[in-house]
Amino acid sequence: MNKSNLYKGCLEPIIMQLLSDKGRMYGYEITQKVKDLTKNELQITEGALYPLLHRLEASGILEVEMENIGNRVRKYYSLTKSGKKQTKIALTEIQAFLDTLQTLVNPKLA
Amino acid sequence: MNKSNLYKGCLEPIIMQLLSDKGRMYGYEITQKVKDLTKNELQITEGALYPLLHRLEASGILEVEMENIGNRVRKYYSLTKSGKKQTKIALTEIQAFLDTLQTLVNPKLA
DNA sequence: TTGAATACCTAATTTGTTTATGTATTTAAT
DNA sequence: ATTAAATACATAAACAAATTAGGTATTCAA
Repeated sequence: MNKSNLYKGCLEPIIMQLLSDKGRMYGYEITQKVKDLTKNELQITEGALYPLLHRLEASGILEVEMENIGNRVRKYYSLTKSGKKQTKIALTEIQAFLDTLQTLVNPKLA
Repeated sequence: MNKSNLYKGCLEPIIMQLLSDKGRMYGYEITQKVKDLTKNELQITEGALYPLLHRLEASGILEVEMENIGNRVRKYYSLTKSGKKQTKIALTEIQAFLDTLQTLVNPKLA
C-alpha cells in the first residue's frame, strides 16, 4: 500500500489476512465472514470485492479453484506462494498505518 | 463517517483532532505538524488539504481568521461550537473504525 | 542571486469505492 | 406448490477523496 494513501486499499490487506488465516475462501463467504467478525460494522460490497479478487488473481497473489456445489459454481481463492510473501508485507504496512492513525487521532494513547 | 466506507475520510477527523488539540492552525502548519507527528510517514498533500478546509468551513465546522504576517496572508482555522460537537462524534467513529480494522488485520490482538 | 521553504490555491486525473443491475440456484416459509 | 430470501457469481455507471501537476507570491538561507 502506498503510504501516502491516507485511506484507500484497506480491503486488500483484510482479504489477504483472511485467506492467510483460513487457507481458502470464496467471495460470498468473505463478505459474510467480515460481516460476522465486525458485528455488522463492515459490509463488504460485492462491487468492491469481486473486481478486487480478479485483480489479485491477475497479479499472481491469489489462485482460484472452481468447485461445483450442486448445480452452482463456487470459486475458492487462496494465496499463492508469492501472495503469502506479499501478505506479510501488506500486513506490516497496514499495521504501521493503523498505528500512525491511532496516534494522530488519539495522541493520549501514544 | 459512513461506516460502510471502508477507507475514506481519515483526513477529516485527523484535522479536526489537531484543531481540537491546538485551538487554531493554518493549512501549511497542519501539513508540517502531521509530517512531524508521523515521522514523515504521512504527507498530507495540499491538493487534499485546502479543498477539505474549504468544505469544512462551508459546512460550518470550521471558521477562519485571516492574519497578516509581513506581506503574506495566513488563514487560521479553528473549530466552531458545532464543529467541536461534530469532532467528538467523528473521533468516536474513527476510533471504532480503527478498532474494527485492527481486529480484522490482526485477530490475535482481539 | 538564487534555491528552498513558507503559504496559499485549483483543475485534471486516478483510484477504490458504492449503487444499481443482472443471472441463476438453493433454501425456507406460507 | 409458490414465493421470498439467501446463496453465489458478475459488471457498469456514478461518486468521492485522494494524487498529480500546475500556478502565484513572499521570506529566508546559502
